[in-house]
Amino acid sequence: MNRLNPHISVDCVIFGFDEKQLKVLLIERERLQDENLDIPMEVLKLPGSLISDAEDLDASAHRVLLELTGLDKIFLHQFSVFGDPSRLANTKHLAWLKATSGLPIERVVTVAYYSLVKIKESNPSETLLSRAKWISVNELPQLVFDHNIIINKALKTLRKELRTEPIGFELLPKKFTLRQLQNLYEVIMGINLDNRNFRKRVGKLSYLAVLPEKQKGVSHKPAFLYKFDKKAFEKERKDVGFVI
Amino acid sequence: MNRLNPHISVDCVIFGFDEKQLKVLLIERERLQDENLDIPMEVLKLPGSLISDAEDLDASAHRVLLELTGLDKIFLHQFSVFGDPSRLANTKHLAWLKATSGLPIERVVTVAYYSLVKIKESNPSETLLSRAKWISVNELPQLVFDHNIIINKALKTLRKELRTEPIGFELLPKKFTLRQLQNLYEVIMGINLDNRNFRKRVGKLSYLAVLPEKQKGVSHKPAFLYKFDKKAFEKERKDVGFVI
DNA sequence: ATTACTTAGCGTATTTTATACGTTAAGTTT
DNA sequence: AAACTTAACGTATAAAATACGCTAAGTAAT
Repeated sequence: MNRLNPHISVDCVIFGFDEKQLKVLLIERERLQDENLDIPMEVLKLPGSLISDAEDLDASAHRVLLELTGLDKIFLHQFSVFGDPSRLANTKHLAWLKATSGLPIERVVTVAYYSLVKIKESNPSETLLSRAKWISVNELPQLVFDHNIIINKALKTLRKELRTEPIGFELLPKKFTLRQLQNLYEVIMGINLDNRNFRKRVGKLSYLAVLPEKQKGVSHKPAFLYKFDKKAFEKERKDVGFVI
Repeated sequence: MNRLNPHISVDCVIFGFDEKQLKVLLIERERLQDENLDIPMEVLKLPGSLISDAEDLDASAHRVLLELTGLDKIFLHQFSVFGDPSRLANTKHLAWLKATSGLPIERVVTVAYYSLVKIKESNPSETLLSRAKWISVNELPQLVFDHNIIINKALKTLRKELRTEPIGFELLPKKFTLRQLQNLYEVIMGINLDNRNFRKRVGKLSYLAVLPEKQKGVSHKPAFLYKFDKKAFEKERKDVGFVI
């Protein structure tokens, strides 16, 4: 009843932000028992899995994420499906996929999710951590199958969503400084923001709440810490006109 | 080699705008030969199809659309995947699906597309037209399976996209008046726009070109016709800041 | 031909929001 | 106490959005 469905998979693009760079969590492929495949072990892939028969897609993605990051209730958005019949055409990688799954793989349509995690607060299990790596989106090597394409689309989606949704907070610690928030936007969007105007702007947001606490352990004037007030955001959200 | 893949389907939410209302193109289910199913014939569904084995997802959706509307190069966006294991749980509808496809259906994950067509310029084939109906999104009956849910999500997506992408034009005739454009936004977004400010706003858009032609056959002052200049749009598109 | 009616189309004044840039304050390190 | 670094506030200007008044150009009715 809990068989794997060999036709449909989920893949997760897990983004993290380490104050300087936007990163993606990738894993090394598993080593097989009778390893005689002609693929270097360093080949990286997105965390993903075939879905199981009775499992909802979102549930599959959450499962993959829980296994990999130890995080439970996490930001996770389905953003695209990849179903090109030749997406698994690479014969070496395909041989490996067949070997690991033990299933007669023909065509796999994969549902892609992207996820935003607070790197420092995530807590991957030991075993997986050893095979998982945070790689900067600017330094991605060639990955298995169409995983580079999937990440590119995830990035595009993230940038687009970041314009209209308050999701940047998902990548920062619960308590953060305005400078961290600004850096995040600058890095992900690839722009420069005037610090003074940025503060004025976010200062007006009802859902960005100052805490009675300051940054600690920095060798300069410590900044106040802020948090994202989700409830305030949901109240305030009003649809204002449109843009052609 | 061109077998149907019984695990994956595409469904298309085809939007049209008739100057007053936003509509969706739905079709009556096919009548079967040995018809003894306990389902009224009036039950409507989204145009869709199982994909065939060697076919890309986008290609499948285009195929469905071509068959139904006679339109070839058309606006078509993948917007979501629906894979709840119980989405086909309605036993009557499922029996009918099994009968029409002749396949042992177990679980079908469907990839949903939305499409924008110019109602008056579309040209459905005769046979299909007899089974196809434009239904206002405000007057949708209960459809098969989870098709109401799919349409709701398509609508949400359309409204969101309409804020940032110049896609409204896809729903209007090639030549349209500013009033038509305004009505379109008012109806789809459910808002009222000040006619004078609307004109000022769109008047600044480089990609909205006046034609040396006026409306004909109206019993009042005829308005100038406009067209959407796609090339101008692509040139002008510049990324302007962001919104948290 | 005049009047009524309807929608097109232009304009101006005001408020709100975004941009550009100067300056002081509060910490740490030497 | 001086040098250094980042936080934090402010003001002047430009651009964009909003609110609202009015005239123009056509058709239809009298």
